[in-house]
Amino acid sequence: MPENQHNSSNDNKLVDFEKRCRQHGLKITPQRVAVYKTLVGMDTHPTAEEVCQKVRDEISNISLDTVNRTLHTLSEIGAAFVVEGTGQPRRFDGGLEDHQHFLCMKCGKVIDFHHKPFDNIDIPDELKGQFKILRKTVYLEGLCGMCMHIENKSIIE
Amino acid sequence: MPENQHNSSNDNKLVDFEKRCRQHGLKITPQRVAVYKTLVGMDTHPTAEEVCQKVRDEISNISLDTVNRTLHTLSEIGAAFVVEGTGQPRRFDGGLEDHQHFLCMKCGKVIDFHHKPFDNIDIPDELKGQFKILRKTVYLEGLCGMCMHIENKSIIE
DNA sequence: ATACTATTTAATATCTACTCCTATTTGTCA
DNA sequence: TGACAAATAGGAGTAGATATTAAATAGTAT
Repeated sequence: MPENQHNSSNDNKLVDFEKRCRQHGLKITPQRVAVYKTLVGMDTHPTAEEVCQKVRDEISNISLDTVNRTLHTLSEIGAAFVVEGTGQPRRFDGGLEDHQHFLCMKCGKVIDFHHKPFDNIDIPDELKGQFKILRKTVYLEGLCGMCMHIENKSIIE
Repeated sequence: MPENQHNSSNDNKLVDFEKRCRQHGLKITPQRVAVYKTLVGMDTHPTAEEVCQKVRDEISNISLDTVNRTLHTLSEIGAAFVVEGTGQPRRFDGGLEDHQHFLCMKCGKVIDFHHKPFDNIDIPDELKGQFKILRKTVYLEGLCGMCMHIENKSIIE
Protein backbone atom coordinates (compact mmCIF):
# COMPACT_ATOMS: atom_id res chain seq x y z
CA MET A 1 0.00 0.00 0.00
CA PRO A 2 2.80 2.47 0.66
CA GLU A 3 5.25 2.58 -2.27
CA ASN A 4 3.45 3.41 -5.47
CA GLN A 5 0.69 5.45 -4.01
CA HIS A 6 0.67 7.49 -7.16
CA ASN A 7 -0.15 4.63 -9.46
CA SER A 8 -2.75 3.19 -7.19
CA SER A 9 -4.44 6.56 -6.98
CA ASN A 10 -4.42 6.71 -10.77
CA ASP A 11 -5.87 3.24 -10.88
CA ASN A 12 -8.54 4.30 -8.47
CA LYS A 13 -9.35 7.23 -10.67
CA LEU A 14 -9.81 4.90 -13.61
CA VAL A 15 -11.96 2.51 -11.64
CA ASP A 16 -14.09 5.40 -10.44
CA PHE A 17 -14.32 6.67 -13.96
CA GLU A 18 -15.53 3.37 -15.33
CA LYS A 19 -18.04 3.09 -12.54
CA ARG A 20 -19.27 6.55 -13.35
CA CYS A 21 -19.68 5.61 -17.00
CA ARG A 22 -21.68 2.52 -16.13
CA GLN A 23 -23.89 4.53 -13.82
CA HIS A 24 -24.75 6.72 -16.79
CA GLY A 25 -25.20 3.81 -19.19
CA LEU A 26 -22.10 4.69 -21.18
CA LYS A 27 -19.89 2.09 -22.74
CA ILE A 28 -16.26 1.83 -21.72
CA THR A 29 -14.52 2.41 -25.01
CA PRO A 30 -10.75 2.69 -25.41
CA GLN A 31 -11.29 6.18 -26.84
CA ARG A 32 -13.22 7.33 -23.80
CA VAL A 33 -10.66 5.95 -21.41
CA ALA A 34 -7.78 7.42 -23.40
CA VAL A 35 -9.36 10.87 -23.52
CA TYR A 36 -10.05 10.74 -19.82
CA LYS A 37 -6.56 9.56 -18.93
CA THR A 38 -4.98 12.16 -21.16
CA LEU A 39 -7.01 15.00 -19.75
CA VAL A 40 -6.30 14.01 -16.17
CA GLY A 41 -2.61 13.75 -17.02
CA MET A 42 -2.40 17.30 -18.38
CA ASP A 43 -1.86 20.02 -15.85
CA THR A 44 -2.80 22.76 -18.28
CA HIS A 45 -6.37 23.44 -19.29
CA PRO A 46 -6.36 22.12 -22.79
CA THR A 47 -8.76 22.82 -25.59
CA ALA A 48 -10.31 19.86 -27.39
CA GLU A 49 -7.73 20.34 -30.11
CA GLU A 50 -4.87 20.10 -27.61
CA VAL A 51 -6.30 16.99 -26.00
CA CYS A 52 -6.72 15.43 -29.42
CA GLN A 53 -3.05 16.00 -30.30
CA LYS A 54 -1.95 14.23 -27.15
CA VAL A 55 -4.42 11.35 -27.28
CA ARG A 56 -3.06 10.51 -30.70
CA ASP A 57 0.14 9.32 -29.02
CA GLU A 58 -2.00 6.47 -27.82
CA ILE A 59 -4.70 6.10 -30.47
CA SER A 60 -3.13 7.53 -33.55
CA ASN A 61 -6.23 7.81 -35.68
CA ILE A 62 -8.76 9.08 -33.13
CA SER A 63 -10.89 11.78 -34.68
CA LEU A 64 -11.24 15.28 -33.33
CA ASP A 65 -14.96 14.76 -33.41
CA THR A 66 -14.71 11.89 -30.98
CA VAL A 67 -12.43 13.82 -28.66
CA ASN A 68 -14.78 16.75 -28.69
CA ARG A 69 -17.82 14.62 -28.10
CA THR A 70 -16.09 12.66 -25.37
CA LEU A 71 -14.95 15.78 -23.53
CA HIS A 72 -18.50 17.03 -23.51
CA THR A 73 -19.71 13.68 -22.28
CA LEU A 74 -17.11 13.71 -19.52
CA SER A 75 -18.28 17.06 -18.28
CA GLU A 76 -21.89 15.95 -18.42
CA ILE A 77 -21.21 13.03 -16.11
CA GLY A 78 -18.98 15.09 -13.85
CA ALA A 79 -15.70 13.43 -14.77
CA ALA A 80 -14.30 16.70 -16.07
CA PHE A 81 -15.10 20.37 -15.99
CA VAL A 82 -15.30 23.19 -18.43
CA VAL A 83 -13.20 26.11 -17.26
CA GLU A 84 -15.42 28.96 -16.15
CA GLY A 85 -17.03 30.84 -18.99
CA THR A 86 -14.86 29.39 -21.75
CA GLY A 87 -16.58 28.24 -24.91
CA GLN A 88 -19.04 31.08 -24.82
CA PRO A 89 -19.13 34.18 -26.96
CA ARG A 90 -17.44 37.09 -25.27
CA ARG A 91 -19.85 38.86 -22.96
CA PHE A 92 -19.50 42.40 -21.73
CA ASP A 93 -20.46 44.02 -18.53
CA GLY A 94 -20.85 47.75 -18.13
CA GLY A 95 -21.85 47.63 -14.49
CA LEU A 96 -18.89 48.93 -12.63
CA GLU A 97 -20.35 48.50 -9.17
CA ASP A 98 -19.19 45.54 -7.13
CA HIS A 99 -21.05 42.42 -8.06
CA GLN A 100 -20.54 38.76 -8.82
CA HIS A 101 -21.64 36.45 -11.59
CA PHE A 102 -23.76 33.35 -11.68
CA LEU A 103 -23.71 31.30 -14.89
CA CYS A 104 -26.60 29.03 -15.73
CA MET A 105 -25.00 25.89 -17.10
CA LYS A 106 -28.09 25.06 -19.08
CA CYS A 107 -29.27 28.23 -20.79
CA GLY A 108 -25.94 30.05 -20.62
CA LYS A 109 -27.38 33.18 -19.05
CA VAL A 110 -25.10 35.19 -16.79
CA ILE A 111 -26.91 36.65 -13.82
CA ASP A 112 -25.53 39.31 -11.49
CA PHE A 113 -25.80 39.03 -7.80
CA HIS A 114 -24.24 40.92 -4.99
CA HIS A 115 -23.09 39.54 -1.69
CA LYS A 116 -21.04 42.11 0.17
CA PRO A 117 -18.61 39.65 1.81
CA PHE A 118 -17.55 38.56 -1.70
CA ASP A 119 -16.39 42.06 -2.60
CA ASN A 120 -13.19 41.89 -0.64
CA ILE A 121 -11.79 38.42 -0.79
CA ASP A 122 -8.49 38.13 0.92
CA ILE A 123 -5.71 37.09 -1.43
CA PRO A 124 -2.79 35.33 0.22
CA ASP A 125 0.60 37.03 -0.13
CA GLU A 126 1.96 33.93 -1.80
CA LEU A 127 -0.30 34.57 -4.81
CA LYS A 128 0.31 38.30 -4.82
CA GLY A 129 3.98 37.52 -5.37
CA GLN A 130 3.35 35.17 -8.25
CA PHE A 131 0.82 37.21 -10.19
CA LYS A 132 -0.27 40.74 -10.69
CA ILE A 133 -3.91 40.39 -9.72
CA LEU A 134 -6.20 42.82 -11.49
CA ARG A 135 -9.58 41.27 -10.76
CA LYS A 136 -10.86 38.87 -8.18
CA THR A 137 -14.33 37.52 -7.88
CA VAL A 138 -16.47 34.68 -6.65
CA TYR A 139 -17.99 32.80 -9.52
CA LEU A 140 -20.98 30.49 -9.26
CA GLU A 141 -22.43 28.01 -11.72
CA GLY A 142 -25.56 25.95 -11.67
CA LEU A 143 -29.16 26.17 -12.76
CA CYS A 144 -31.10 29.41 -12.81
CA GLY A 145 -34.66 29.60 -11.51
CA MET A 146 -36.16 29.12 -14.96
CA CYS A 147 -34.08 26.07 -15.87
CA MET A 148 -34.61 24.54 -12.42
CA HIS A 149 -38.33 24.87 -13.03
CA ILE A 150 -38.14 23.27 -16.47
CA GLU A 151 -36.06 20.40 -15.13
CA ASN A 152 -38.58 19.69 -12.34
CA LYS A 153 -41.46 19.74 -14.77
CA SER A 154 -39.78 17.24 -17.10
CA ILE A 155 -39.29 14.84 -14.19
CA ILE A 156 -42.97 14.99 -13.29
CA GLU A 157 -44.24 14.57 -16.81
CA MET B 1 -29.70 68.19 -6.43
CA PRO B 2 -32.43 65.88 -5.10
CA GLU B 3 -35.07 65.13 -7.76
CA ASN B 4 -33.51 63.61 -10.81
CA GLN B 5 -30.61 61.92 -9.12
CA HIS B 6 -30.81 59.21 -11.70
CA ASN B 7 -30.15 61.43 -14.65
CA SER B 8 -27.43 63.36 -12.96
CA SER B 9 -25.71 60.09 -12.06
CA ASN B 10 -25.97 59.04 -15.70
CA ASP B 11 -24.56 62.38 -16.74
CA ASN B 12 -21.72 61.91 -14.31
CA LYS B 13 -21.02 58.53 -15.78
CA LEU B 14 -20.77 60.08 -19.22
CA VAL B 15 -18.53 62.87 -18.01
CA ASP B 16 -16.32 60.34 -16.28
CA PHE B 17 -16.27 58.26 -19.39
CA GLU B 18 -15.16 61.11 -21.60
CA LYS B 19 -12.51 62.04 -19.09
CA ARG B 20 -11.32 58.47 -19.10
CA CYS B 21 -11.10 58.49 -22.90
CA ARG B 22 -9.07 61.69 -22.93
CA GLN B 23 -6.72 60.27 -20.31
CA HIS B 24 -6.01 57.42 -22.68
CA GLY B 25 -5.72 59.63 -25.74
CA LEU B 26 -8.92 58.33 -27.28
CA LYS B 27 -11.20 60.46 -29.37
CA ILE B 28 -14.76 61.04 -28.27
CA THR B 29 -16.68 59.72 -31.22
CA PRO B 30 -20.46 59.41 -31.35
CA GLN B 31 -20.02 55.67 -31.86
CA ARG B 32 -17.95 55.26 -28.74
CA VAL B 33 -20.35 57.24 -26.62
CA ALA B 34 -23.33 55.35 -28.01
CA VAL B 35 -21.76 51.96 -27.38
CA TYR B 36 -20.85 52.94 -23.86
CA LYS B 37 -24.28 54.35 -23.07
CA THR B 38 -25.97 51.28 -24.49
CA LEU B 39 -23.83 48.83 -22.59
CA VAL B 40 -24.32 50.64 -19.30
CA GLY B 41 -28.04 50.72 -19.95
CA MET B 42 -28.30 46.96 -20.39
CA ASP B 43 -28.60 44.90 -17.26
CA THR B 44 -27.82 41.65 -19.03
CA HIS B 45 -24.34 40.69 -20.13
CA PRO B 46 -24.64 41.19 -23.81
CA THR B 47 -22.47 39.85 -26.57
CA ALA B 48 -21.07 42.31 -29.09
CA GLU B 49 -23.85 41.25 -31.43
CA GLU B 50 -26.51 42.11 -28.88
CA VAL B 51 -24.98 45.47 -28.14
CA CYS B 52 -24.77 46.17 -31.85
CA GLN B 53 -28.47 45.47 -32.36
CA LYS B 54 -29.36 47.93 -29.66
CA VAL B 55 -26.91 50.67 -30.63
CA ARG B 56 -28.45 50.69 -34.08
CA ASP B 57 -31.54 52.30 -32.57
CA GLU B 58 -29.32 55.33 -32.24
CA ILE B 59 -26.76 54.99 -35.03
CA SER B 60 -28.47 52.88 -37.61
CA ASN B 61 -25.48 52.03 -39.76
CA ILE B 62 -22.86 51.41 -37.12
CA SER B 63 -20.81 48.38 -38.06
CA LEU B 64 -20.47 45.30 -35.92
CA ASP B 65 -16.74 45.64 -36.21
CA THR B 66 -16.86 49.07 -34.62
CA VAL B 67 -19.02 47.82 -31.80
CA ASN B 68 -16.68 44.94 -31.22
CA ARG B 69 -13.60 47.09 -31.33
CA THR B 70 -15.16 49.68 -29.09
CA LEU B 71 -16.18 47.12 -26.51
CA HIS B 72 -12.63 45.86 -26.40
CA THR B 73 -11.35 49.39 -26.07
CA LEU B 74 -13.78 50.03 -23.24
CA SER B 75 -12.50 47.05 -21.33
CA GLU B 76 -8.92 48.09 -21.93
CA ILE B 77 -9.50 51.48 -20.34
CA GLY B 78 -11.56 50.01 -17.52
CA ALA B 79 -14.91 51.39 -18.63
CA ALA B 80 -16.32 47.89 -19.05
CA PHE B 81 -15.44 44.33 -18.25
CA VAL B 82 -15.34 41.05 -20.07
CA VAL B 83 -17.27 38.40 -18.17
CA GLU B 84 -14.88 35.82 -16.75
CA GLY B 85 -13.50 33.42 -19.30
CA THR B 86 -15.92 34.25 -22.08
CA GLY B 87 -14.56 34.73 -25.56
CA GLN B 88 -12.04 31.93 -25.24
CA PRO B 89 -12.16 28.51 -26.82
CA ARG B 90 -13.65 25.95 -24.50
CA ARG B 91 -11.05 24.63 -22.09
CA PHE B 92 -11.33 21.43 -20.11
CA ASP B 93 -10.09 20.55 -16.71
CA GLY B 94 -9.73 16.99 -15.49
CA GLY B 95 -8.34 17.85 -12.10
CA LEU B 96 -11.11 17.02 -9.73
CA GLU B 97 -9.27 18.07 -6.60
CA ASP B 98 -10.20 21.40 -5.10
CA HIS B 99 -8.43 24.21 -6.83
CA GLN B 100 -9.01 27.64 -8.27
CA HIS B 101 -8.19 29.34 -11.54
CA PHE B 102 -6.11 32.33 -12.43
CA LEU B 103 -6.46 33.70 -15.96
CA CYS B 104 -3.67 35.73 -17.50
CA MET B 105 -5.40 38.56 -19.31
CA LYS B 106 -2.50 38.93 -21.69
CA CYS B 107 -1.49 35.48 -22.84
CA GLY B 108 -4.78 33.76 -22.03
CA LYS B 109 -3.18 30.99 -20.00
CA VAL B 110 -5.24 29.49 -17.18
CA ILE B 111 -3.15 28.61 -14.16
CA ASP B 112 -4.30 26.50 -11.24
CA PHE B 113 -3.68 27.48 -7.72
CA HIS B 114 -4.95 26.23 -4.44
CA HIS B 115 -5.79 28.25 -1.40
CA LYS B 116 -7.65 26.15 1.13
CA PRO B 117 -9.91 28.91 2.46
CA PHE B 118 -11.31 29.30 -1.06
CA ASP B 119 -12.53 25.69 -1.11
CA ASN B 120 -15.51 26.28 1.06
CA ILE B 121 -16.95 29.66 0.34
CA ASP B 122 -20.07 30.30 2.27
CA ILE B 123 -23.06 30.86 0.03
CA PRO B 124 -25.84 32.94 1.56
CA ASP B 125 -29.23 31.21 1.88
CA GLU B 126 -30.77 33.93 -0.25
CA LEU B 127 -28.80 32.70 -3.26
CA LYS B 128 -29.35 29.04 -2.47
CA GLY B 129 -33.06 29.69 -2.80
CA GLN B 130 -32.75 31.44 -6.15
CA PHE B 131 -30.38 29.04 -7.89
CA LYS B 132 -29.28 25.47 -7.78
CA ILE B 133 -25.59 25.98 -7.24
CA LEU B 134 -23.43 23.23 -8.70
CA ARG B 135 -20.03 24.87 -8.62
CA LYS B 136 -18.53 27.73 -6.69
CA THR B 137 -15.07 29.10 -7.00
CA VAL B 138 -12.88 32.11 -6.57
CA TYR B 139 -11.63 33.37 -9.89
CA LEU B 140 -8.66 35.64 -10.36
CA GLU B 141 -7.47 37.56 -13.39
CA GLY B 142 -4.36 39.55 -14.05
CA LEU B 143 -0.87 39.08 -15.40
CA CYS B 144 1.08 35.86 -14.99
CA GLY B 145 4.75 35.87 -14.00
CA MET B 146 5.91 35.64 -17.60
CA CYS B 147 3.75 38.48 -18.90
CA MET B 148 4.59 40.66 -15.90
CA HIS B 149 8.25 40.15 -16.76
CA ILE B 150 7.74 41.06 -20.41
CA GLU B 151 5.80 44.16 -19.45
CA ASN B 152 8.55 45.35 -17.12
CA LYS B 153 11.21 44.78 -19.76
CA SER B 154 9.33 46.80 -22.34
CA ILE B 155 9.10 49.73 -19.94
CA ILE B 156 12.84 49.68 -19.38
CA GLU B 157 13.83 49.37 -23.00
C1' DA C 1 -21.33 -16.83 -28.91
C1' DT C 2 -24.70 -13.86 -30.73
C1' DA C 3 -27.38 -10.01 -31.61
C1' DC C 4 -28.38 -5.47 -30.58
C1' DT C 5 -27.09 -0.93 -30.12
C1' DA C 6 -23.89 2.56 -29.05
C1' DT C 7 -19.96 4.43 -30.77
C1' DT C 8 -16.42 5.76 -33.98
C1' DT C 9 -14.44 7.39 -38.28
C1' DA C 10 -14.09 10.52 -41.96
C1' DA C 11 -15.62 13.77 -44.91
C1' DT C 12 -18.66 17.54 -45.60
C1' DA C 13 -21.50 21.37 -44.34
C1' DT C 14 -22.92 24.98 -41.47
C1' DC C 15 -22.91 28.65 -38.15
C1' DT C 16 -21.31 32.10 -35.38
C1' DA C 17 -17.95 35.02 -33.39
C1' DC C 18 -14.35 37.43 -34.50
C1' DT C 19 -10.58 39.61 -37.14
C1' DC C 20 -8.45 41.74 -41.03
C1' DC C 21 -8.34 44.93 -44.94
C1' DT C 22 -8.86 49.29 -47.33
C1' DA C 23 -10.93 53.46 -48.65
C1' DT C 24 -13.25 57.08 -46.48
C1' DT C 25 -14.57 59.99 -42.77
C1' DT C 26 -13.99 62.64 -38.68
C1' DG C 27 -12.14 64.34 -34.12
C1' DT C 28 -8.49 67.07 -32.37
C1' DC C 29 -4.86 70.23 -31.96
C1' DA C 30 -2.07 73.95 -33.59
C1' DT D 1 -9.33 76.70 -40.52
C1' DG D 2 -6.43 73.20 -42.04
C1' DA D 3 -3.61 69.10 -41.46
C1' DC D 4 -2.81 64.86 -39.37
C1' DA D 5 -3.73 60.86 -37.04
C1' DA D 6 -7.33 58.12 -35.37
C1' DA D 7 -11.46 55.88 -36.17
C1' DT D 8 -15.18 53.96 -39.04
C1' DA D 9 -17.93 51.22 -42.62
C1' DG D 10 -18.32 47.45 -45.20
C1' DG D 11 -16.87 43.48 -47.03
C1' DA D 12 -13.96 39.49 -47.04
C1' DG D 13 -11.60 36.00 -44.54
C1' DT D 14 -10.59 32.87 -40.49
C1' DA D 15 -11.32 29.88 -36.66
C1' DG D 16 -13.88 27.20 -33.49
C1' DA D 17 -17.68 24.48 -32.62
C1' DT D 18 -21.25 21.71 -34.01
C1' DA D 19 -24.15 18.86 -37.06
C1' DT D 20 -24.80 15.51 -40.69
C1' DT D 21 -23.95 11.74 -43.18
C1' DA D 22 -22.65 6.79 -43.94
C1' DA D 23 -20.52 2.75 -43.21
C1' DA D 24 -17.62 0.15 -40.18
C1' DT D 25 -16.53 -1.22 -35.52
C1' DA D 26 -16.93 -2.81 -30.95
C1' DG D 27 -19.12 -2.98 -26.12
C1' DT D 28 -22.66 -5.29 -23.60
C1' DA D 29 -26.44 -8.14 -22.17
C1' DT D 30 -28.57 -12.41 -22.89
